[in-house]
Amino acid sequence: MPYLTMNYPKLFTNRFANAFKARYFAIMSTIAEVAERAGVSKTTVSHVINHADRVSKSLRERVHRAIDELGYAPNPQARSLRTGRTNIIAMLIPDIRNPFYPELVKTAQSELEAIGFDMLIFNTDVPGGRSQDHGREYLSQISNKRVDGLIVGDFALHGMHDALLKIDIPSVFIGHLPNQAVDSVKIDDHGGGYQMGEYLAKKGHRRIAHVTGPSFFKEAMQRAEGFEQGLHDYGVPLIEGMRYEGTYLTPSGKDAAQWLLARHAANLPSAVFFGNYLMAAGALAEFYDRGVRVPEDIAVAVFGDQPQLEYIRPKLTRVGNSPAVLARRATEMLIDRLNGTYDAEPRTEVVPCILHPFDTA
Amino acid sequence: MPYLTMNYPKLFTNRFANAFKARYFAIMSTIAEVAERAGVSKTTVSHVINHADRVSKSLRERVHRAIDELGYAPNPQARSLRTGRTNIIAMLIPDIRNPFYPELVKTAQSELEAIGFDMLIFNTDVPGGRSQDHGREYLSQISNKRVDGLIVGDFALHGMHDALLKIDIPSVFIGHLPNQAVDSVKIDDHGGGYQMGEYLAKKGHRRIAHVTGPSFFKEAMQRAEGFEQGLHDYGVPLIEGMRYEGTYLTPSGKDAAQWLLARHAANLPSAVFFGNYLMAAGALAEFYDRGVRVPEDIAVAVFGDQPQLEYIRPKLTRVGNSPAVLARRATEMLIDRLNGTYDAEPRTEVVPCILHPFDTA
DNA sequence: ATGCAGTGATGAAACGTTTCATTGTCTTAT
DNA sequence: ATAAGACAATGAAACGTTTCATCACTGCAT
Repeated sequence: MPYLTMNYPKLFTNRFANAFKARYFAIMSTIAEVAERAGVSKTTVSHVINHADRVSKSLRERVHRAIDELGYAPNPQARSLRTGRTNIIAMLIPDIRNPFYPELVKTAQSELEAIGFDMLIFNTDVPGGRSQDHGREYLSQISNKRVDGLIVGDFALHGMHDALLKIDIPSVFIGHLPNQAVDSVKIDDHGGGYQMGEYLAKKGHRRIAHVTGPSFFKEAMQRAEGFEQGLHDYGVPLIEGMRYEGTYLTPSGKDAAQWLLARHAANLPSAVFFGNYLMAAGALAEFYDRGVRVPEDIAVAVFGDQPQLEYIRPKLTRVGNSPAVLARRATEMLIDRLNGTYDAEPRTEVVPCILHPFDTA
Repeated sequence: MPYLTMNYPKLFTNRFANAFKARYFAIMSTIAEVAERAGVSKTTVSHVINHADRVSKSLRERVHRAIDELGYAPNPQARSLRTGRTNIIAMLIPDIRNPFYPELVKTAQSELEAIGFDMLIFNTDVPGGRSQDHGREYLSQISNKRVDGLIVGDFALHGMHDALLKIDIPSVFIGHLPNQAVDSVKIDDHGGGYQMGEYLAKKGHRRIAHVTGPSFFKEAMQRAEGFEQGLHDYGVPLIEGMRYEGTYLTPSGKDAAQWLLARHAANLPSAVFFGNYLMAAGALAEFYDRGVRVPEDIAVAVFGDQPQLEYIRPKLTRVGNSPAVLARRATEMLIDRLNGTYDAEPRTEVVPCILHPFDTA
């Protein structure tokens, strides 16, 4: 378990306790020095910084001059200790290498940075497979870090949503949150699936395979149900043995393609719908390697939309919405909590999906 | 300039100064409560946590029991205020959405997390184009945030390397750092380019185009020079008008492809080498859209290697090394600085490149 | 003249730690 | 028997802020 100091809650040891402080000491001026230079009290300096209106114009200018001359900047730790606020937001995601997240992170970070928050990012995925427990573990540790707020990216908790019930800081969950423990924004999984079902049906496809996310993710099932509903409503009968449950990760897309080619070798479906991009990518690679042409031999559609798909060829027919949209709304909701603009029951918002027909279906 | 509160160094205003603290107050126990419960002094509790050997076994156990019962965890801000250490490392990168960086970030983060450091990530790229200044700006702000160390990802400073000269905390630069201001790890740009030149020459290519990064990046030029040297050493003459200077970003790869198809419409080069993956991706999309087949019509090779390339088809012939390797070495060097294992002159390390021939060349 | 409200400035306390210097006790060497 | 260490435990100071309560002063209405 190299990814997390598992016994941290008990041990808190400073590994480098005395090693380095002697060497690097940034000489920073304090509020006291500023006060002395400006010939005022520390209180006045503090007021200039935090409540400018409480101090007269002349003193304010003197203080500002002293601040500039000394290159003073407040010590954030001292400030945090006193105020109880850190100006740090934590973000929990499963793995930044999953192409869904960079966009999500970047957007949230830009928004938060603009109003003075820094961002701590935690990747909950660990190689060993004990990721579920890790989500919990992280969450409990995050309280100890005293951040001001928390954004939990989808799947970071690996389905352990109850862990959010114990959270005591403003939090927003991005994704489907069954227990409504905190505010959340989700994409319209059912609606997106439905749109794609309708689209493929109208395109004339009749034998359609379907690679879903893990069945213990409610949203994966909503995508699937929406999709099948869409097919059904537009006259496509459901056929047994056309559904494959994947993991949402790339290798499982490859597996799905192999399954498809083995199971339906004699009579390949005319189209296949993937629950997310990573699985589609894995499958496309496998199709390519096996000489299966897309869309000539099989049409491919995918749930999800990310800017990097713009340069993937053939262009994937897809339904979804940008992670940026989710992130933007999530930070808004978080800010509402932080400044008290909203303080009622946790709310859930749903972002609509947009269907983009491109080359592959 | 929504990405950064430009006047922060002067104003430090707490926007939500009084709004939210009343609402959310995590009730956390303090060291004093633990001390009282265990019937010892605060000092003893502190020693149990930080210098376990200084306290007797019996008391140590009493204290641990009290800690468990109260669910105590030390307040990191108070601790930082006293010790001057924050246990936070900052990482500066241009844009997490560039596929080079997620791997870099994740690796560094895992390594640092294992020894108790959190990570603050800053993206220096801003849409408006004033990114150079932003790199500087960020750097100066980072000192004010009192982090313990800093990892600067390549291009985060957009070439303004002199800004590192003023940094007074342990830092490692990932990439080519001409001024040796701090420790650095770089990839063997010249050697990698050379290998690819040699490879393409041996493959029999004679008319070879070449899309480089911006000429003001020393490393982009090293790749180019290495490449041309490799070609030359293996008997390929340099031809005028075969070199295109790109930006390292995707759209410029597209531009390069258009340039190639226009400039050499009559007689397309048999191969083209791209200075990084993003440009290759842009070009491949353009080739696809224009019906140019790879590698039949033109072979494509690229500098760089990232895990996500594993699932890209056709598989790109490439030379480079994983960002994880760079990140791992960078964190090691940083840790050496932090605990004083190394405290001599800044050192520069070079990571070798590995050439992988795949489908495209 | 007296009281009262408002404005501007300040001293002191508090946030929760770590660490320095001190004290007391127990061993061991003289 | 006593001095000298080693060992355990502690009180108090310090880190750099913000904020509470206080105070002095001015102007205005009584």
